[in-house]
Formats: sequence, C-alpha cells, structure tokens
Amino acid sequence: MQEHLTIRLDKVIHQKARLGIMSILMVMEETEFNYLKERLKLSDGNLSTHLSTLEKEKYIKIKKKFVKKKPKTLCHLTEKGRQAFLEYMNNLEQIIKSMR
Amino acid sequence: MQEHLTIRLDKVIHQKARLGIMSILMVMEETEFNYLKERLKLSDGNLSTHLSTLEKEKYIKIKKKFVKKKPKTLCHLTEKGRQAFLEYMNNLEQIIKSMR
DNA sequence: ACAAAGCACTTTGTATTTCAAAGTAAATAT
DNA sequence: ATATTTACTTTGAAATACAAAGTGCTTTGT
Repeated sequence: MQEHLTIRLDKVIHQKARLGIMSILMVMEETEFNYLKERLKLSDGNLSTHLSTLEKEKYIKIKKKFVKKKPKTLCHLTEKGRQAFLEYMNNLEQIIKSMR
Repeated sequence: MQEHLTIRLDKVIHQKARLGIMSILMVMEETEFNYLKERLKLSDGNLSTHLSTLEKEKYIKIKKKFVKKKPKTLCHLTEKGRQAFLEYMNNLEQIIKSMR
C-alpha cells in the first residue's frame, strides 16, 4: 500500500525568517530585537510582523523594557515554541532521511 | 566576529507542496500528475500551479502525452532541479547540524 | 444518437502572506 | 528649539497559495 508523503511541516515555522528567529531563540534564550534584525538581516517592519506572528501562536514571549530610557524588546521561546521547533526539526530530518 | 545566520534556502523549493513534488521526483524519475496529486493530497489547481512554478524555474520538465485518448501529464526533474534540490537539502542539513 | 457524467487538467478570483515604506514616539545631538 | 537617531509598529502594495469554476475531450447511459 502506498503511503502518503503529505509533508507535515508547521506552517508558522516553515518560513525562512521565522525559522531563523526560532533557531536563534533555541540557543540564545533571551534575545533582543536589534540582535535578531542584524543577525538575520531583516527590515524592522519585517521582523516586527514575524515576531507578532510567533507571539500570536504562543511560540515566543515578548517582553518590553526600558534600558537607558530607550525601549528594548526581548524575546524568548515558550515551551510550546520549543516543542514545535523540535517537532519541525524531526519532521525535516525524516524527510531528509527518506531522500538519502 | 558574529557570523550572519541569513538562512539561505531556495525560495522555490522551500514550500511544502513543491518540496513534496521535488522529493518525489528525486526518486521517481517519471511521475504522473495524478500520482503527485494523490500522494501529496493536493487539489488539481494547486498542483497545476506549483508544477508551473517549478517548470518556469526550469527545475522540472513537463511532458504531455495521450494514453487511451486521455491526456497524461508527466513530470521529471531537470539537472538544474536536481542540483537545486541537493543544495537545498545540504543547506537544511547545515541548519539542523548548527542546532544540535 | 444525444445528453449526462467523468476525467485530466488550467484558469481565475479570493484570501492570505510577505515585506518594506511610511509612521510613531521618545531620546539625543546641534 | 529643531533636527536626527533609535527602536520599533502600522499600513499598503505585491506576491503567493489555493480552491472554485472553467475547458475540452471521452465514456457511459438511455
């Protein structure tokens, strides 16, 4: 019987910018807006909306602080986000494995 | 010095449906429209446009035949498509490796 | 023989997503 | 006091995704 290769990859994570954000948050715990922007070479607006998307999905939590009277946006993964990312990676590895 | 993790993944391949199509074509050489449609659970229209996208990019070649007086659409990877897919997979593996 | 249904797609229109230009608000420099 | 910079958010235009509707042929039923 033919199995269905219906590629099961979380839509929210399967996007270059958001994959990058999640990747960084997996290893960085507490990360600044500007760090992500610089590291991923995203425009302000682009990063802002992607962070909102991830926040809406409850994959990340966004904290706003003031440091030296300037706003500072900090992001970190939620447990849900961590799980979603791990599952995404596992799915991806399965796909890659099935190719080899 | 901080490296830039600008995720470098071919936009044409980095999409669930097209990733599925390419994956199948990597192992199947000559594949029918309806096979892809069934295997990937895509609607006719959706598959049709994704195949056109891949064809426009010269990642696949589409042949049209008649079999028992019915149209039959066959697809196969081009060498360019194969290379693009391999590079996509390598990039993906790098990203995964960098996560572990 | 003729209409109705089926098959194998493609085209079209709508909905969603992406992304950067423009906007906001506060701080700092001139 | 005004201009510039910093740190974002909002908005609107463009691209993308997808399914409903359309096309053109064939087969089936009556």
